[in-house]
Amino acid sequence: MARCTTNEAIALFLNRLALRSPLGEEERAAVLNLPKVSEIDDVERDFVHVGDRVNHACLVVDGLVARFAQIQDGARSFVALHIPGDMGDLFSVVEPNVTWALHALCPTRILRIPHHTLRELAERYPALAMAFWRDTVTDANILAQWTVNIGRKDALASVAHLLAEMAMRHQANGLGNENQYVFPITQADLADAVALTPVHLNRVLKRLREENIAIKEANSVRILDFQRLAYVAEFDPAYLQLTRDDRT
Amino acid sequence: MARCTTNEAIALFLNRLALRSPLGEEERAAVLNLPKVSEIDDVERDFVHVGDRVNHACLVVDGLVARFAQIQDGARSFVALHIPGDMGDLFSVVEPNVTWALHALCPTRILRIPHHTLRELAERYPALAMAFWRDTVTDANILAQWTVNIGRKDALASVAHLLAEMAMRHQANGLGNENQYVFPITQADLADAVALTPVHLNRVLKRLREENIAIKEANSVRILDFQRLAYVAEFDPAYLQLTRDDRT
DNA sequence: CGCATACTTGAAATAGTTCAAAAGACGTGG
DNA sequence: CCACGTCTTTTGAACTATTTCAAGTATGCG
Repeated sequence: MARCTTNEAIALFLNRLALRSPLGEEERAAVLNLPKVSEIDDVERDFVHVGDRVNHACLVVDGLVARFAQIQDGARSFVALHIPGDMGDLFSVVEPNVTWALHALCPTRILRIPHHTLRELAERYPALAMAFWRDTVTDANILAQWTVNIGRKDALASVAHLLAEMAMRHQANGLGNENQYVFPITQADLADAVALTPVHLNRVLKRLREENIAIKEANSVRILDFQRLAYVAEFDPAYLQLTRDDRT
Repeated sequence: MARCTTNEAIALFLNRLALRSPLGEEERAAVLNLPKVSEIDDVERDFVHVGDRVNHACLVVDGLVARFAQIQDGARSFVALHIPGDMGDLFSVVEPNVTWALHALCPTRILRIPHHTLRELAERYPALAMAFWRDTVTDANILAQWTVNIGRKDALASVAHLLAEMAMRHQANGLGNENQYVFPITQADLADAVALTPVHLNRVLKRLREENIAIKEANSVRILDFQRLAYVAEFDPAYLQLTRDDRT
């Protein structure tokens, strides 16, 4: 992804909202003119800690962010991955006490949006309040799917599902296409997203590669056969809510 | 739980909201006077199906409800359990297309609240809009914890965690105390909530029983040693957000 | 009393983990 | 631009938590 400006980043976020929520001109303009946004060009690895109390939400501009929990024996478990255009902790507007840490998985640029500006937008424009709420519901939906993958599918299906999901999400956010996307994540981190060991994840990736289904490279994923990937993953994109519903 | 009236049920829901969100007298009255609520005394087993489009949310009055996905080989995976006082699909107000089915795990009574009345409340009272949003964020938080349990903890810790969580949630909803609560779920269903096989779940329950930690009976759970239960589960109730935060 | 549903137990099989070590990639500084 | 250290990926072999299959015992209900 070419580096983008602050305004372009906010436009990405607006696109994400507008993908799922009907927004008028006024609301769009209000989002694009968000005041007091501060940019951090290369955020530290761990930039939101459990126990913190935050007063801003983070919009990923460039890079990759994980939300995760740390277990006592040192094991980690990811509960979300956020790509450019995602405001991974938008929910913190209503729940500022941090129970899940945020972690940059590669050099990552973010925008910090103060909660009070988001809250003001929500109060002034009910359509935006709904859009924000819907955005967090979508994230919860993705998490529910992760639970299913981790709990009831075998390792191959689980990994395949994540690769397919990330392909669709990149496409939806206007990044890459369904067959190739930037994904600068190590195998160790990827393992924490599907709750496998790095060793086993490596073997699964090898199998996907050898069967010409998908190739995970250092900084990207190339999907050679999306149909077969979706088949082994039992992937149905409905849960991503990629189409807007204006009937409400 | 003694059977309660429609009004008492709505009061339970209001309590749940008020536990986490600051609400004024006006907002409380507005919730208690929700119009056009319809009651279903003994809902059918599967009462919300994938692919449906719903125009009401379901408040559990009595009984137990699971949200779940069905995998191709027939396996199921629960992504939420809802007890009396929970409005399990409140999120459907912003996302009426059903991607997760609802299932009554025992004779269950629900209240159906039309989306448009909830939407009207949210537009009229921003504090309620925030409270609704926050309620769904809490559910997402619980789901995130499930993901961690299923993905990175062993079976004993996973089951212990669920029993501890349900104890706290019952207490928070004003049902039972932290050492005993009504939980009319079969072992097969419980297995789907922690992503284990019924056989293995049975062995884990046996172990918890034999070590005098907790006993799962047909319709209830008795916790003999909450401390030890919490210890083996690595249970920290922070993610349940059981204290209100009025600083926002 | 008999049938259905739920629970319990045993033994064998296996998917995924653990431990260990080698091979490759990558930047940095001499 | 080569040598070195670090981080990441890859592979092998032994191990184990959980599953699978199968059968038996309770429990409840008409």
